Amino acid sequence: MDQNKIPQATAKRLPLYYRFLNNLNHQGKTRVSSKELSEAVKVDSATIRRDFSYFGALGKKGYGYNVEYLLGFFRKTLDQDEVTDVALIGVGNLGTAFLHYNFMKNNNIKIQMAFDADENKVGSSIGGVPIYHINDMEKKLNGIKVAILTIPASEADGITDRLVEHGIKGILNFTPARISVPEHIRVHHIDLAVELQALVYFLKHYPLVPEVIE
Amino acid sequence: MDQNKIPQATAKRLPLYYRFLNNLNHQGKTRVSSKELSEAVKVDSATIRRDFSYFGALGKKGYGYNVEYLLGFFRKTLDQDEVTDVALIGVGNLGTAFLHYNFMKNNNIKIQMAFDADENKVGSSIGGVPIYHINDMEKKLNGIKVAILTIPASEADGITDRLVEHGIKGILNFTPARISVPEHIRVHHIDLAVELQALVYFLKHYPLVPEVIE
DNA sequence: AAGAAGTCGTGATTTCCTTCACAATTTATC
DNA sequence: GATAAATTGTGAAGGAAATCACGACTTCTT
Ligand SMILES: NC(=O)c1ccc[n+]([C@@H]2O[C@H](COP(=O)([O-])OP(=O)(O)OC[C@H]3O[C@@H](n4cnc5c(N)ncnc54)[C@H](O)[C@@H]3O)[C@@H](O)[C@H]2O)c1
Ligand SMILES: NC(=O)c1ccc[n+]([C@@H]2O[C@H](COP(=O)([O-])OP(=O)(O)OC[C@H]3O[C@@H](n4cnc5c(N)ncnc54)[C@H](O)[C@@H]3O)[C@@H](O)[C@H]2O)c1
Repeated sequence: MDQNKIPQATAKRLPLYYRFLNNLNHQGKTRVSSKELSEAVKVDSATIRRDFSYFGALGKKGYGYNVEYLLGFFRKTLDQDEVTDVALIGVGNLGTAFLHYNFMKNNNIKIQMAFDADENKVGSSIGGVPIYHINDMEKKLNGIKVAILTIPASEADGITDRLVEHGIKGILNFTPARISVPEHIRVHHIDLAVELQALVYFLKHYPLVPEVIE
Repeated sequence: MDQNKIPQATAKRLPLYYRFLNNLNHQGKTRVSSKELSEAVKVDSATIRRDFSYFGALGKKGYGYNVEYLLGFFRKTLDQDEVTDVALIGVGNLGTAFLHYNFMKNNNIKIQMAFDADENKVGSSIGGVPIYHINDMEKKLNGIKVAILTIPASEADGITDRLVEHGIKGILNFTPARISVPEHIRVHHIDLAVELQALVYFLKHYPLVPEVIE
């Protein structure tokens, strides 16, 4: 597969398409056009067709796309056939919320274990996920390649180094710290305070016209 | 102010710069170069200089930027001088986590009230934020222009319509639903499951070389 | 005071992504 | 079975953002 050429922007939209196709399938719909899809996921229909085209000709002219076929295709492409195991570090406010959430429902992802420094939390479990002591992280992690970071920013660098040392491949970082990792490790930042402030900034500086007369 | 020309990508980085400058200031640093900044926030130094240049010549050649001056400038630009009030809808796992977080620390943003449909939650308060019944939303909202949505996806459309009707300007949407709003309202989506799955996809399909020999 | 080193601001270039627009093809209709 | 309608896949154009690269200026060193 030469999927190396798929634009990053496209790759980020795939899970969205997948989830919506899943919904359609459950509703019993068998075909869908890029136009319908566009209205549902709020992505331009040309962009959707372009995105799909990177994977070959998945549709039929004059017809659209077969839901079941497309779904099957994306399931393979997104590796939805095998479960991806994830570890969560830091069982605080955010971490606890994630542990209660079932990522298996739409995505084939499972938080298998969590770690914390707080002795009161260690030994218990939340949402069926066992919580271990952070000192035992290396012992427990085993083959897990993806970690979610929900610890205080001050702890981010230290824990990141340990994760890297242990051979982690990807980190979803919710701390405000911009962590440093070797080039072969992928970090996605989700900075909630920044997102909120950026929204506020846009509202104040990019006033949108209330009525668009065409 | 002709800040309408500031690229969106730049606008999204401003809160990040702001936070880091704040840190520097607390550390007592008085000057900083785009190179130093670059290493800290992991943004190319040319990009940083370009970003700053949209606001005029804020630095000095051969010297760098004066931390205090830059900080003051951004504080004004980001409207950090006045508090932005926000409402949170849906006091579940995620919503509760946000209520415990203090957005006043780095950002001048305050969740002033929360709404839920669950009678058991209504009347209490979390992190000092009062929780009202969703039926009373319009009565309580008053002048609030920004809402955080942390309700089940199935409720998203209905609540969004009510928010729009009431005159909301911006929504930070954590539900997987792609909500529809009139053009003059700004919606930012944060889709945690999609983020996680996109990370997994990148790991499998964009293998990065473990060692870069130069 | 002169030369070296550091750093900004920005024109030019490159990269990446989105959107337009239409030929090709299929499906639907009469 | 012919005509109309729908819809894809994609070349080409357009746009936004990142990066290069360097002249101009400041500060540091001796
Ligand atoms: N909660 C929010 O709404 C929110 C918003 C924006 C950013 N954040 C960021 O997300 C991160 C987590 O936020 P939170 O509100 O869940 O914080 P929290 O303080 O509630 O949770 C942090 C958890 O990490 C644990 N911990 C501390 N040091 C540790 C270590 N060395 N190893 C393992 N565990 C350790 C603590 O025991 C605690 O359970 C923070 O960096 C915060 O800045 C949170
Ligand atoms: N928790 C996570 O980690 C996570 C991950 C990915 C996506 N999400 C999404 O975020 C959203 C919230 O997730 P959660 O885990 O906090 O859910 P949750 O079920 O814990 O919380 C939802 C809250 O909304 C309230 N609610 C229900 N209907 C309402 C209405 N009409 N008006 C006001 N309040 C109402 C409920 O009483 C509940 O308190 C969901 O859409 C979920 O899909 C959550």
